[in-house]
Amino acid sequence: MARTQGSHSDITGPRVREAALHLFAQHGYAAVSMRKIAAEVGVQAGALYNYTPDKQTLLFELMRAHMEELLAAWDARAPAGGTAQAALEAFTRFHIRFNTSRAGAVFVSYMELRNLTPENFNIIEGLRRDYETRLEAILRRGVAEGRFAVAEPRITAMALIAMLTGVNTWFRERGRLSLAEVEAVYWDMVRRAVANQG
Amino acid sequence: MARTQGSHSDITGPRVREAALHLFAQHGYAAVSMRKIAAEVGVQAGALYNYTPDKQTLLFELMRAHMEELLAAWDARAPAGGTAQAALEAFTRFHIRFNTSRAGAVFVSYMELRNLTPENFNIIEGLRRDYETRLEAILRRGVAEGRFAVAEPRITAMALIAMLTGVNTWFRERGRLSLAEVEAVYWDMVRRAVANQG
DNA sequence: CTTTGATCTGAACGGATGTTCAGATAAACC
DNA sequence: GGTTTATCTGAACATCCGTTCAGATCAAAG
Repeated sequence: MARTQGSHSDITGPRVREAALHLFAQHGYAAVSMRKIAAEVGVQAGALYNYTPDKQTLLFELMRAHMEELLAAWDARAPAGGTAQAALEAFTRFHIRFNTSRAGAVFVSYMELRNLTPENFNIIEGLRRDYETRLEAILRRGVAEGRFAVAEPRITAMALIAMLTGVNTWFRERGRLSLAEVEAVYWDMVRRAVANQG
Repeated sequence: MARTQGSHSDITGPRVREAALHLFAQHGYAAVSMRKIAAEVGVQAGALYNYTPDKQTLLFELMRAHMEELLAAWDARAPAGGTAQAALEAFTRFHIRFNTSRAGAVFVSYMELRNLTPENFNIIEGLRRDYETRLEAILRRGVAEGRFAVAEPRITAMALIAMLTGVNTWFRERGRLSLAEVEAVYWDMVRRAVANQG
């Protein structure tokens, strides 16, 4: 046998990435073989190499795509004018909503950093820093406006992102709290954590 | 060759666990072979099986030991009397100090959960819940005392722990901030995030 | 309908994997 | 000093790994 019925790169390509993301998130990069990814797609292992030069690049491209979509989505949604307080609320709600909607990619992008080559690691790490810097800028603006009391904007940005990303470890659709309620709980904490009068 | 000079289980046993923890933290459980652990200890792979029945148990025992030491250390340090506010400050500072002093074990205990068998996973997850419950109890006490405004103590506990554990991703000894300064920054955020008047 | 190019199979490569075990040697004990 | 026991080696087992590639087959173009 060889080329199979209905085979088309526009279909198989995305399915390879979906299968890889799903399996990497569930079992980890090192524990997932190319043969397992291929099996999930319904193809032989060799066929995957029409879509990626190697396993490492497959992982890296998944992470890069996720980080770039994260940045692009925030840049598209970030309020143009308004107070730093309003921007911080927007960021908080955006981060929770975006990350819970892509739990697999978020998980992989954090857990599999050590499985990247040094070059690839640096690229992903740079994108992560870009994202943190977006929040840091909001905090600095709030301090300048006299509304926030934040002695260490960089560290506070990382702390808040860690807190918000933690939602992914317990949140489940159809749980006790809706996403809107979760957003409210976390925004309440974020707001108070950086507020001037406490 | 066979038994080597100076060989003794009291020495080799701890070295096996140290090497495994170190390598698991650096490269991940699945990416570390028994032969690599053995090489780090300076022994052949077969010798490891004098110290663990299998690789899975080696991972599990590292995680269990870490979680039990964490709980024991907090229970030994937790203030007996005093306000909830004082207990929360003690918890905050304890968590940062303990976790930064054992970054490898913390990392492994979080990252390698998916590589545990279901039974082992449930045990570690139970210990994690125990720890979260310690913080949750402090928050509930603060609410009862009228000092904290926390609508969701369980979720807030998880959020605060996620934020505090995040210190490990960036903190380095001999960095710009001392551990005491880091503690102060985080305690400032925690205090305000749960405070009544904000 | 024929040709061309994209897509996939199936087999193969060398090497790494976790685990077992008989046998060898050093340490501990009498 | 002799015996016992703990500790380790070295080889072996079947299985899996990422990757390559010639050849087969289907889809698309003319």
